[in-house]
Formats: sequence, C-alpha cells, structure tokens
Amino acid sequence: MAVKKFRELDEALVRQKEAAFADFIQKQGLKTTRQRNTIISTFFRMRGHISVEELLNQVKQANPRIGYATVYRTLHLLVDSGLVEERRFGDGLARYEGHSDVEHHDHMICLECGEIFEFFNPRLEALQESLAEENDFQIFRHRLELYGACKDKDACQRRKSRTGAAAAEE
Amino acid sequence: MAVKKFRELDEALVRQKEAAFADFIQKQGLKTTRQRNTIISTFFRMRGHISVEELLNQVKQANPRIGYATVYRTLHLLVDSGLVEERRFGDGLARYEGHSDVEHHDHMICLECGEIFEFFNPRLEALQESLAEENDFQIFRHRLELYGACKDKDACQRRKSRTGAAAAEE
DNA sequence: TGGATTACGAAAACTGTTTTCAATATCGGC
DNA sequence: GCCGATATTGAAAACAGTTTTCGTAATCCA
Ligand SMILES: [Mn+2]
Ligand SMILES: [Mn+2]
Ligand SMILES: [Zn+2]
Ligand SMILES: [Zn+2]
Repeated sequence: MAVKKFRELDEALVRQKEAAFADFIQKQGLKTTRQRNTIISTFFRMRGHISVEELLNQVKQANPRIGYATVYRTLHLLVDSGLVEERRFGDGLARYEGHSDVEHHDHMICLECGEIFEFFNPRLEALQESLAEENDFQIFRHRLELYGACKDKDACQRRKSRTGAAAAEE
Repeated sequence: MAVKKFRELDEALVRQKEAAFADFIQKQGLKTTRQRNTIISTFFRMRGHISVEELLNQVKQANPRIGYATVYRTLHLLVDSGLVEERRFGDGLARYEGHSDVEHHDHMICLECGEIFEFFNPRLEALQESLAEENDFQIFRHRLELYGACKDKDACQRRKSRTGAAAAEE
C-alpha cells in the first residue's frame, strides 16, 4: 500500500529520537532543560502533522507553566537538528512532523474532512529529478501536495459544495 | 524547451483580460472603479510572480492615493474571477500571477538567486493522477515546487554556503 | 558551589493580511 | 443630468501567527 494515514507509535524509536536530540543539544553547546525535555517527549509521542497550538495544549498537561515562546524555540531546534520537518498546507499555520520510517514523502490533503495522507513514489521522484537535470537545476528539496477529496469517511467526494473544511481553508 | 522564465507581454492579451475582468465585475453586480482599473491594468502588465508590495509600488506611480487595502481587495477579486492565481513559495508573502498561455504549471525556485522557473510535464501530471486514483483520491489541484540551485547566472550551484537568497528565505 | 552562560515566560513587537468605519464614488431609474 | 440606494475607498485599527525583548531563573563546568 502506497498510502498510510499515520505511522504507528514505536516507544523505542521515540527514545532514540530523544537521545538524538540530547546529542544535538550537547554538540551545539546548549543546555538541557526540563522544558525542552517535556516538549520533545510530548512531540515525539504525538502523531500526525502537529500545529504549535496542538503541541502547546498537550505540553501544558505535563507542565502548565510552559508558554508559546519555548515551544516555538524548541520546535526550531528540532528542525535544526534534522529530526523534524516543518510543513505548510496553506491553512496559515506551520505544522511539524518527525519523519520516522519514510525519509521523504509527499501529501494528499482532503479539503472536505481535512485528513492528510502520505505517499511516496519513486517514479515521481525520479521524474522530478530528470526534469530538473534537463534544465540544469539542482534540487535541494521539493514539496508536492495534492489537494482534493478522499473517498474515505462520510463521502467527502459527494459534498463538493465548498462547505466544511474546503471553505475553512480559504 | 520545457522551462521558460517569463512569458512575453502581449498587449492584445492584456486587453482581453481587462475585458474579462470587467465582465466578471458586472456579472457579480459590482461596480467599475477608477482604482480597480488602475490596479488590474498595472498588474496585467507586470511579469513574474508579483507580491502585493511590488504591485502597490507600481500602482502608486499611476495613482499615489491607492492604498494596500484596495490592492488586496482587488487581488482577491482577480483570484475569484479565475484570471489570477495566488502562489506561496515559502518566503511568507503571497505572490500572484495571471496565467496566460500555460493553464497549469509548476515551479523551480533557485534558493541562491531567487529566480523562479516554470515548467509543465504531462507525464508528471499523469503520474500524480494515477497515484491519486490508486488511493481513491480525487485531485482538485496540486502544487509542486522544486527548491534548489539553477545553473544560470553567477554560478548559483557553487555557493551552497547558505548565504544570499537561501539564507534570506529562512 | 560560584558564576558565566543559556534558557524561560510574559508581554511587546513584528509581518502580512483583513476588517472597520466614515467619507466618497458608482449607476440604474427618474 | 440628478437622486439615492448601494458599493467602494483609504487610513487606521484589528488580527493571527510568529519572533523578540528583557528581567528572572536554571544549567553546568571549573
Ligand atoms: Mn507527512
Ligand atoms: Mn508561475
Ligand atoms: Zn516527493
Ligand atoms: Zn503540475
């Protein structure tokens, strides 16, 4: 199957990432703090494409005193460390995901229910590469997003009336 | 050639678009105004992927009293009319382009010099479609952006030192 | 454990965009 | 052409998401 909605939560993998982040912090001469630990542990245990607000809400359950600034700052560190990627699907807010198994993947976004599907196709990747080469362009990274309607759930494909999530994202 | 940097400016085409916009305005029961006319005439005569600020600067040369609000509002109308598309290349600002000859196209963005190249590849489009179909996903629209270095100009591929445009976009 | 250094959190600042509101322009009907 | 209901304008305020500031507090190495 090319698409899967969410990767499963692997506790060992989470620990491995926490360790990798600790490593990064040390190598950068930064300090280990209670707040950062709380934030990254929380983050790596959440699934999906997580907004700052979503993360903060979750973080506050462990430590209500942690504020936006620290969450933003820690997310930047996570991105810098290479453990997390920032995404923007056009609804105005940054979303973050710790890419686990799949190094790179692209997204299908259902405009009706808001669901996000991930996929990866080598031919698609290769084709981009060859197109770039044709034009002497060297790709560092790319983003491919398919917006539309998934067939899942409550018949997203039937209500194309621009209501719900579709209207919300404008 | 699959890539071209800018389409040429065709005066007849510009007039045609102005007329199409006038049509849209009338059909929506809106009013023709001096400001809107100035803005769209200016816009359609500019090339590239135009930011609001760029457009306003140009517009002010024709009428310095026109402000941001009207430019924003008019751009929304242009998008609603279908004559213009909004783009976001990750530098935080919306850019607009009146797609002329090529109905749909994708972009390569040079992170060194900031240049934007347009391309269209039927195989790429078809592959996306077939991938979507495989997963019962119905594509309404998509965006594909290749970020990297172009071989043009002053050796963009040589300075990968994360300076210049590359550093600016973070 | 002292103390230079880094991090925190609340609030202010910022950026790009949208909305408000009082003043002005448009346009169909007279 | 003029009226007047309705739409539009522009300056400024509001907004949303994010970043920065700054005084206080935590970290961690010598
Ligand atoms: Mn993803
Ligand atoms: Mn374009
Ligand atoms: Zn890809
Ligand atoms: Zn395409």
